[in-house]
Amino acid sequence: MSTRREKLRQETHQEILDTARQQIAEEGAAALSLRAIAREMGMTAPAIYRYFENRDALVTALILEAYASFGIALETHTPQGTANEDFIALGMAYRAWARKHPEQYQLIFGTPIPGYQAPEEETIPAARKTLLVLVAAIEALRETGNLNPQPEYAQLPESIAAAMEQFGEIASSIYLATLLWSKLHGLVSLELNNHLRYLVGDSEAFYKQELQAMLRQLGLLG
Amino acid sequence: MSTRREKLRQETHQEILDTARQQIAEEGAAALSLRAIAREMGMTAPAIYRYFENRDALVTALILEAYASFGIALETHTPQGTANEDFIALGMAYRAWARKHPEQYQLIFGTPIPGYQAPEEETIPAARKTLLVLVAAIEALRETGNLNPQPEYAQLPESIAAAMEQFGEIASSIYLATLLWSKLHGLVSLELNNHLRYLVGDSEAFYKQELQAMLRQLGLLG
DNA sequence: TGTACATCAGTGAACGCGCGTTCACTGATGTAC
DNA sequence: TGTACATCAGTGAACGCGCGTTCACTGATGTAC
Repeated sequence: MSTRREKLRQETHQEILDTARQQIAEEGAAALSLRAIAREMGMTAPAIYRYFENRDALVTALILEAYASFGIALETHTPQGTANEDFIALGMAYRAWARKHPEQYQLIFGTPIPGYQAPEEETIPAARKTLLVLVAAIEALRETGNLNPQPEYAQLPESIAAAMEQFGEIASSIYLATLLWSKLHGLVSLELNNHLRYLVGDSEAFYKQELQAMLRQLGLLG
Repeated sequence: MSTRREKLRQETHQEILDTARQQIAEEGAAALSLRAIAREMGMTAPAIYRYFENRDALVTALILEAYASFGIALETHTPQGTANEDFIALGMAYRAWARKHPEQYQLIFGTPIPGYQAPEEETIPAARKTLLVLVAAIEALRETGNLNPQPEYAQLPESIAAAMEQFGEIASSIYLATLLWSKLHGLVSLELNNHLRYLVGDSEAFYKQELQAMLRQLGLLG
């Protein structure tokens, strides 16, 4: 068991990812470069090929890492209060992570890297796992009786209902979570791209306001 | 009056923009290259400098053109029915344009080009002008009495109310238009990045459903 | 209508740059006996 | 504990590539008289 070499290898692997993440944060996802990473690490570029098959594999690893980091942030920063309080906290955690890691957010929600095509078989499960945190928040509202059984999602169009069947019992929560997701993403994405600032002035107050409205729309305000 | 030379110049100017747009559509915004444009046009790269100061100036022109094209699409494809019908049509036009020109949509709503920084003094008025189409739709709902005077936007947080003052009488409509915008953008952006397909199956039905819900939320369903 | 001059769109060569990737190699780390 | 061999992280040189931008130029278009 070559623990020493393996440990170093593990560390270098992580250092490559960390350096790449830092570089993305500074220069944008589209500027990612193996040579620049190696330079920053005091290595030569070919050494990276000991750790990643090619540039695209590294990008994929970064995307998966971003999903994981995002998911953990959403779970962790949601304090255990009432379901309503947790809902608001979750929404705020969503925005906070996106603002702290705008380039990683863009990495997940855009395809800004020339020539790169995400491998869906890896990327979709990661996305779904992140969505589950939102689903859990909806389920929590439901369990505390704070979820308004609105007719809108009780009688969906045929084509959507069919697709939702795969999710079984939690289909309705998945549906609401998707709505919630699109709402949060819309607000956050506009804010990150500076489209809100000149309209509403205080983006945070605007966002909070809309979180409350969403909660009111979903059920009861706590 | 050198009409002949000027006409050719005008045509070439437009051809550069057209070729750039086409290239963005094929390879993504981040892959934009002056040399590739010139190659496609059967020119040499330095010739482009007769028309644009540098690459960034060309990108800015493309962004402004995208805003204009988007705005025109929203205005034009909104038939003159009832205010409610027009509202739905506007929403559908929004999605249709984004799906037809995903890279241009990304150009407006992301910053995927390495090293490029948008000049806000040109870009913000263009964005605002596009928003005005949404504002007009809200105003139309208001005029036909189909706008629900909800307390939510009657009593806004101080910080937001202050920022909205600059818009005078239509402040309330701007506010609602911003909400509408974030809703449409959230749905469309998720769809363009393939986040919806595996969740709701039929993105179009989902979108329509949500347009109706938004309309219901804003006022009366026609 | 014809000639001399001015304008200016586009050329071709060159600059310095950084990129992803390959390859044969070195030398430290780890393994077997 | 010591020696012979295997593994494998990292090097350095090289590949072919495309990029934005500059510069002195050519030659067609336009202008003045």
